[in-house]
Amino acid sequence: MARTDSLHVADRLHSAAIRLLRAVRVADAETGVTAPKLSALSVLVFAGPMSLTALARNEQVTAATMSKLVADLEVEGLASKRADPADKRGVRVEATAKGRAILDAGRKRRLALLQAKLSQLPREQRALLADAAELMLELAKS
Amino acid sequence: MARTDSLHVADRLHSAAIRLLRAVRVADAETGVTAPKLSALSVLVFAGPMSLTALARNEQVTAATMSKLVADLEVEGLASKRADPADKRGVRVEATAKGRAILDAGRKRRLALLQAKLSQLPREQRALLADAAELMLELAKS
DNA sequence: TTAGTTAGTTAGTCAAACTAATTATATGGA
DNA sequence: TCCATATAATTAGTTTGACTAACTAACTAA
Repeated sequence: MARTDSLHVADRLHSAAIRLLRAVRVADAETGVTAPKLSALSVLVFAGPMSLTALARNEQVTAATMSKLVADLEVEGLASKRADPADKRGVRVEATAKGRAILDAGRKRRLALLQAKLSQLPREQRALLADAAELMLELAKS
Repeated sequence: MARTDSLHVADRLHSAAIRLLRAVRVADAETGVTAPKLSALSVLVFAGPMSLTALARNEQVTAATMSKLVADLEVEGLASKRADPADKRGVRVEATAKGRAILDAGRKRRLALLQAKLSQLPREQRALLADAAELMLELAKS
């Protein structure tokens, strides 16, 4: 199985993604905000307010799943919803000031483990991972 | 934020891992074997029989979690357990022939989405992802 | 020998995902 | 215009995979 064989690469990437997430999951307990919620919040902060459906599509989950995630974020005061004036069925979800603040702290705490390891790598390897991450994000699109 | 800044790279890798796994998750339903089980099975096939504790460590989950995963695999006929002759507390978990067969079919089906996209990339980019995957697996090790 | 450790299991809880069903609103065609 | 269909969001119920805590059994060392 050649190193660049598609199935092999797919397999290793798959394993790598699973293990990487497991490795950083230990930071979840401290933050009080779980990975899926932080990820959704991150989209709201960086891409701006959007409908629940758009957010669900962006995060690649069903509307039902996102509805619950957003409800939780709302209870925690990290996001808010308001009626879409142009479509009474719709809501606009946006991050609150608290949400923005928590995002940064949360991200940092969550990623500290990863970052600590990354910072020990030579710059070229970090650059390689940065390029790979962008490629992976492309691959994950639809 | 420089492209090779550790926090930035950590953030993008984190997002990439989340979205990549969500993207391939749609294949779960077809295979009948979920990602964590397939991942554990994969370890058993490629690294050989091992104790439950060793498997849990390898997969970075608690022994309790692995105990349940292995129990499920056993019910599905994909793995088997037998007493460790040298330590009556221990068990040796190993993949069955059916497990090996399922692994390959399952992996292929699960990874088909990824692989289809990967095969369209130029070889250099696949090589980059292959290198990145190995780095990520290293990073994930405690 | 007995105290402490290790291997594994079981019970109970939780988050996050899904599907199916429900409600409300929009919209396009006869 | 009005009805059928489509879309937005929610709710209910289920499943999976993760955890901790508590337990039994077996090993090990002081």
